[in-house]
Amino acid sequence: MANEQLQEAVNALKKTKVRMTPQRHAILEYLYDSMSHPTADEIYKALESKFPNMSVATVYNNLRVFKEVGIVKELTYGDSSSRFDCVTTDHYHVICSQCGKIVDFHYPGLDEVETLAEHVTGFKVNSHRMEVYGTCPDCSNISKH
Amino acid sequence: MANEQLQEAVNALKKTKVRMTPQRHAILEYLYDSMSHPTADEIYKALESKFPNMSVATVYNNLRVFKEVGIVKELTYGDSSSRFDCVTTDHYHVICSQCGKIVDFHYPGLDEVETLAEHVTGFKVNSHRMEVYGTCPDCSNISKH
DNA sequence: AAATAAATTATAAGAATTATAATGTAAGAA
DNA sequence: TTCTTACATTATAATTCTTATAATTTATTT
Repeated sequence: MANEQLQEAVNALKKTKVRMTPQRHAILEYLYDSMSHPTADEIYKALESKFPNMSVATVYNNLRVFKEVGIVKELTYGDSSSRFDCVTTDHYHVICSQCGKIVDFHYPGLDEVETLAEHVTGFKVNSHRMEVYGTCPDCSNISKH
Repeated sequence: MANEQLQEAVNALKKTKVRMTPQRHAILEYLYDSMSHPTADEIYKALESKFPNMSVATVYNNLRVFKEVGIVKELTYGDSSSRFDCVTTDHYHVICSQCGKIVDFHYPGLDEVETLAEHVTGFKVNSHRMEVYGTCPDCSNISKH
């Protein structure tokens, strides 16, 4: 299933002027296989053995390209590294305030919030993002000791 | 009204070990008066004339303190500067993808999302954050030309 | 197979934020 | 009020994430 989505992403890219290079494919593959929310540096390190000469800039460049094409989203966290998330079905993130773990959960898109925001502010709204913060089970257990 | 909230914030700080300094008060005052979402640097520049010797570190230090006490929230935007928002009533933000303008809109807190996230992930959830993205009226008009 | 447009690499630069150490100051105690 | 001390501020340097640049390489088109 991750493979199908990867294929879809590759096809989406072929429709644009974006060329398929080994590095680019590997980054995409890593994003879809890991199903996590890696930072640029995590991706870079993960592919180091396969591409010993790859530059960090390549990772950043490609992530920007993927964002522009709309197949990944960037999750920003202040001065710490951004994380990158494949765009799949409607989901949001729960983030542990202690350890930073990110877990997906599915929830229907909040269309009514978008609509209200449009009416109230006059913006032409096209998307939204939500993060829920709390303490993960692991960190809850630790604090009990 | 901004004044009352400022007073409340000052009182909240007095209950902790946090001392009230002129710089600290000025930063708080700016946050509550401006009712915008300034960056650390904007605050720094705004208070430059009043405190010619103030250090940027002071602004950052205080914003961190305010966050810890829970009177401001940090809004993060990748590698560009964070913005800081006074915690007042339940509201979310609409952000213009073209010019970056941020506008508040009120909406009841999405408690049901938090509850669902708790059940599904086992996290102990305590807050959430949502941003809606679109194009502001100004930028919509420009693109029509 | 040659041409060209795009991608990669290596490196340097930029910007936001934090750490450090010395100095200054708020607030409670004497 | 003055003294004390723990907390704040300042100035500067360091760190970290990300982007820009220029030279080289490579994918696609002709």
